[in-house]
Amino acid sequence: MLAIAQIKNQKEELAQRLGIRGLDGEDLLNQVLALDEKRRAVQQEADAAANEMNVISKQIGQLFKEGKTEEANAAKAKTGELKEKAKTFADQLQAIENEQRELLYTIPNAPHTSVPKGNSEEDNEVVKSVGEIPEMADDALPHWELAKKYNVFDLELGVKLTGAGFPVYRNKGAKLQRALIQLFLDNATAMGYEEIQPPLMINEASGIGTGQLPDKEGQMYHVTADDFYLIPTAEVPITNLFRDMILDEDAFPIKMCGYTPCFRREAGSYGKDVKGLNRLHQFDKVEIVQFAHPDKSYQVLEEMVTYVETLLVKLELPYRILRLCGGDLSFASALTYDFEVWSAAQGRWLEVSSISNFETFQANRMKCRYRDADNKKHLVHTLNGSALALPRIVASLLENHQTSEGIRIPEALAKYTGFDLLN
RNA sequence: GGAGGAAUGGCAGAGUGGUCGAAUGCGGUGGUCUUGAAAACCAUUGUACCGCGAGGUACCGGGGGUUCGAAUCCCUCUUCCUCCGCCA
Repeated sequence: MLAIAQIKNQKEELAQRLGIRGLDGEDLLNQVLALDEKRRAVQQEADAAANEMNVISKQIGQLFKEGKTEEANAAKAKTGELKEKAKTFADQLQAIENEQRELLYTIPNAPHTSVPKGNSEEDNEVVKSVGEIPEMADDALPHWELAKKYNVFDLELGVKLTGAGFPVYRNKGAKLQRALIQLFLDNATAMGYEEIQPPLMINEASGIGTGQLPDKEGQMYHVTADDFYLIPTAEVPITNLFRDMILDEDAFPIKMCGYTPCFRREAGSYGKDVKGLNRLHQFDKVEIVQFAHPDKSYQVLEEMVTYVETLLVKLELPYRILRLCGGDLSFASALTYDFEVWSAAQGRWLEVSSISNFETFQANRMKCRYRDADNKKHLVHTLNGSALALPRIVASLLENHQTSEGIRIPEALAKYTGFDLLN
């Protein structure tokens, strides 16, 4: 959520940046500021009324102490009206604060100035494209066929156990999952990321902290008996590790990574793009998270992008990097790079990573700040990215590396699988 | 799951209705002393909001209530500890 102070100080700039999403930023921010003005006026009234009550209460106490019971009781009699007034203003203040917070919850992050305008994925900017798109034989199979052929995963069995979108990985397929996770974690920790194993369920406060709640409630599985949510990504628990924290400036950079299963309801998304591993309700992912000094966060973002590239190179997959346009940018992000790998048999690009700088948007919600050399507190910048999400990597590995003997496992990965041919 | 106890500032820990935003100790910061350091001593040291300022308001796990007045009393939720039961 945008911070009031930020809106006051940089209204023009923020309004312009919100315009990249196709929003009337000027109007939205004016609404916030108008409410804020009202809030301040009411607070002054409320504070004054509370002060009156406090003063008179102290006087009554003093009178009782001095034994002037009659005077004390006389003063008491006069408090009713004051109390009423104080309560009215306090309620008003509360109501305006709620209104303001709700308004702020509806305003997405202001995109970075480099974000292209646009309405859909058509308008995303291709920043880089690496690797040859392989020429496939006519009888090349999509990954769900290969999975059947080599017993990699079974979606029908998942339906039996749970429902659609919960795959059962088998045999070398299961080993491949484990190998990918280990490869990703080893690489991340070698880059200085601290490995975290977080809880897979989070409470409401955590959901609000990273921006999943209140608006995207329907995307998470809700365990109503205990009011917990299954995490849609490790970003949520790992970022919230630093909720309500004041960091020292020299603590930067803070780098964390973690493997978790991710649970997403994906309500309302059906059709051909859900085939195979393309879209699932449960999938595995290694996430990288950084907390950065505001002056350094875009440098950090580039560093994260460069890191994820190294993984795709090791997996020998053709990939491209997109800078998401305003219309495709997620609610909390200021700038997002998506990574896509080529799916040879489907003939399309599959998103396998999304790396974002949230600037202070999450930090403001989470109250995550740092203290500068002058002891002043500022909001930190938070960033995260998938490094990487497994299912579409598996889909792409199967399809791109298929041979008549089986699936060729790239050398860097074969060290972890213990086999270089999946057959 | 059952029975008890507890939750106070960075930490430890007082405080059971009225100058308590909160004693004291430790820690932090600044200073005195010292060639330097340590020790000792002195001062200072929570967060947020409002206000040009003086100053004001709120916060003692969360929420609600009683009262002129709540850290203190009541209700409720959460968490932690002890004991019993169950269990990977």
